[in-house]
Amino acid sequence: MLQRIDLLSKLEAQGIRLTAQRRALVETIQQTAGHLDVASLLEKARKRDSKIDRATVYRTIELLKKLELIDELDLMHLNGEKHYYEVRTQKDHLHLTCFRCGSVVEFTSSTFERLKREIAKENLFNIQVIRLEAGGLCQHCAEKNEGKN
Amino acid sequence: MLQRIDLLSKLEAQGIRLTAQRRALVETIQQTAGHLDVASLLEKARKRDSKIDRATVYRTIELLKKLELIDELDLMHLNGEKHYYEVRTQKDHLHLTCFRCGSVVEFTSSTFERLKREIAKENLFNIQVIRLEAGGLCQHCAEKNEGKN
DNA sequence: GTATTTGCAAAAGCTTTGCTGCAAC
DNA sequence: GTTGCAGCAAAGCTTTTGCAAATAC
Repeated sequence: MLQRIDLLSKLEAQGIRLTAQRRALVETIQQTAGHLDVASLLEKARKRDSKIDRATVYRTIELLKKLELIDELDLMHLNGEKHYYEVRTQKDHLHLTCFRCGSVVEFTSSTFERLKREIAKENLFNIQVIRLEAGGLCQHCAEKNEGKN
Repeated sequence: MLQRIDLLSKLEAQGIRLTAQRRALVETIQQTAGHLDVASLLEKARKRDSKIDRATVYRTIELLKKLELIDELDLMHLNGEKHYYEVRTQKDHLHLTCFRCGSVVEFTSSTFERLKREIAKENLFNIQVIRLEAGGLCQHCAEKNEGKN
């Protein structure tokens, strides 16, 4: 499993104090393994504090994105235009979304790391966020996919 | 410059007949160098046929996406949640968006091609669409960026 | 007491859809 | 005369915003 950063300690290291609601949101994000959309995050966080509002969720996500502690994904817009969020990992990784079954596979690769170094060096570009997503058919669905799209 | 496919001949090769409006839209997309959002595409296409409706634009884009003739981009949501479209190129490429000046640099790399082969082989994943976007600071803006975010 | 956050509701932005009439083959 | 497309308007989904009340320091 990919090593995810610890949000609370990073926030503390930056001297950022959290309100109770934001702490509940951060803890919910930290403790969720997969890819969270706003509606799911709100629902889960409300189990800790039923008063949390959608606007607070968006505002907290904005903060965490700005601090580069979470990443925003589209997952190929498989389920509409909403975004998904995940805790940053030590190594960047890419997401493979199956258009048929909706499964998402994560994948780290030294080639990806090399590509990032090339981007920085050849384009003299200072990467803050990088997002590599692919859509297609996972192995299982490709096998079932004889003749039919 | 990256070699873009020819939409009309690909469509013809697939036996797809276009209405006059769809042809106008396809030609507009083909002739536009950069990254088109729906509003810009509509505006440009209306110079050919002022009756074109937004719904027709969306329906035509949907068709071209399904046929894998155009790609959809987010460009790091620099200007809201809208999508951008571009004609498929012979080689996939990645997009570097500068958060400060909004410039978009495209970049092909044999390392990216290698990465795609690894994805297919190591994950047994059949890639239909791949999208690699990065956000950060371009060289010019990074240099101006002493001390300020 | 000042600054920041919350709650609520409304608005905004972009995309999709229903349906009627129209055009193509 | 079936089938698919266009036109229009409304609805849909997600995200953002304005502002008054509440909270934190």
